Amino acid sequence: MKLSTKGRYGLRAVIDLAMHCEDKSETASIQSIAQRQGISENYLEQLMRLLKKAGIIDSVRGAGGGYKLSREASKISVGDVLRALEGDLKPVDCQAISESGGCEGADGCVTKYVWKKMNDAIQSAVDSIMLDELINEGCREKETCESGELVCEQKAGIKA
Amino acid sequence: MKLSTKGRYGLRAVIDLAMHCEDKSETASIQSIAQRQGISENYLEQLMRLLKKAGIIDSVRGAGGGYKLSREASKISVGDVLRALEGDLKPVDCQAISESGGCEGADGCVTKYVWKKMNDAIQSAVDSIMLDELINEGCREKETCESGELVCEQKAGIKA
DNA sequence: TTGAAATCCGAGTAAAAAAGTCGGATTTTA
DNA sequence: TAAAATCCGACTTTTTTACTCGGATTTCAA
Repeated sequence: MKLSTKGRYGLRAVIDLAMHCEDKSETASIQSIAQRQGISENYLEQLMRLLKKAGIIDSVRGAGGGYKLSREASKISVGDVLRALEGDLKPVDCQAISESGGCEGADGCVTKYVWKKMNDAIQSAVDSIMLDELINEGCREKETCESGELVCEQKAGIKA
Repeated sequence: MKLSTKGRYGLRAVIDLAMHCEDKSETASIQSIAQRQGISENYLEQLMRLLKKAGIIDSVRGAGGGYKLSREASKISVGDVLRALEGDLKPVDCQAISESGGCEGADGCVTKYVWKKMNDAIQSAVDSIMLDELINEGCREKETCESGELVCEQKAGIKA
């Protein structure tokens, strides 16, 4: 029941992107994001592919190109990002979670009530957080957290 | 972000146990549980070890022995069982989830708000369900679900 | 007292998934 | 035309999962 590095790295990458491309015409390259976030470029490229396929980011090819969010940070939820990277965030593969009728095997029946409740809790948690909230949250913690500070300075640098 | 078979099989095993040892002096053997639930005996034994170590079940050694719940089904939460089998159910290993101070690395800071919210949602979901609720829930679904029916017949058989 | 039925225990193994790598094709700018 | 970037599929390594196994110990019952 752990998120993989796809979800963790990918979410950071998207937030990084949001912070560095606020004016919408700018893009950020894989290289720059990977450097700032300390992630392998080759691996990050895979993640960006997934995010693009899911319609969360857009790309600009060629020299000087890169990526940017496909829409405003306030319109992208953490759930959108994590599901693009991790697949559905369901704790078990169980039809009963989504459908109401389908039930097969001993597993589905006695325990499906659990899986459904867990799933609902997870989905509503991640869907309730928008990227812009995270960015603001990060900045409010400046004084207690060095790396938060770092991120905020970066953001301020772009904004100024 | 999927539960492993440990959590899935183990929860079923515990529910099975609850249904077959209602009078508290009875025990159920690994063999019988494994057969009813369609799980490998050898593997189930591993899971029972974990559940015992966590104080959820008690064992009686020797011929005629087996396992039983260490306390009433209404006093054991799904969270107790799943954590015994899967480890903490935290979506990421992040100190910020439990502690308030500790923060290191870029990951913890911007995204810890997400991990904390996810974690809280998961824990409260699994901690809010007690085993006896599941058993009752399973029985109420008799008409729509064959395997639910099976379970309930088994339970009725023991009770009668 | 002996044998069968059960839990206990540590170690080993095979398969699957995660994490990361690589080589090269294509596109675009300068 | 060279450099900088995305794009793409396939490959490899590492880690985790999902078992399996052999034997030790305990207990009951014949």
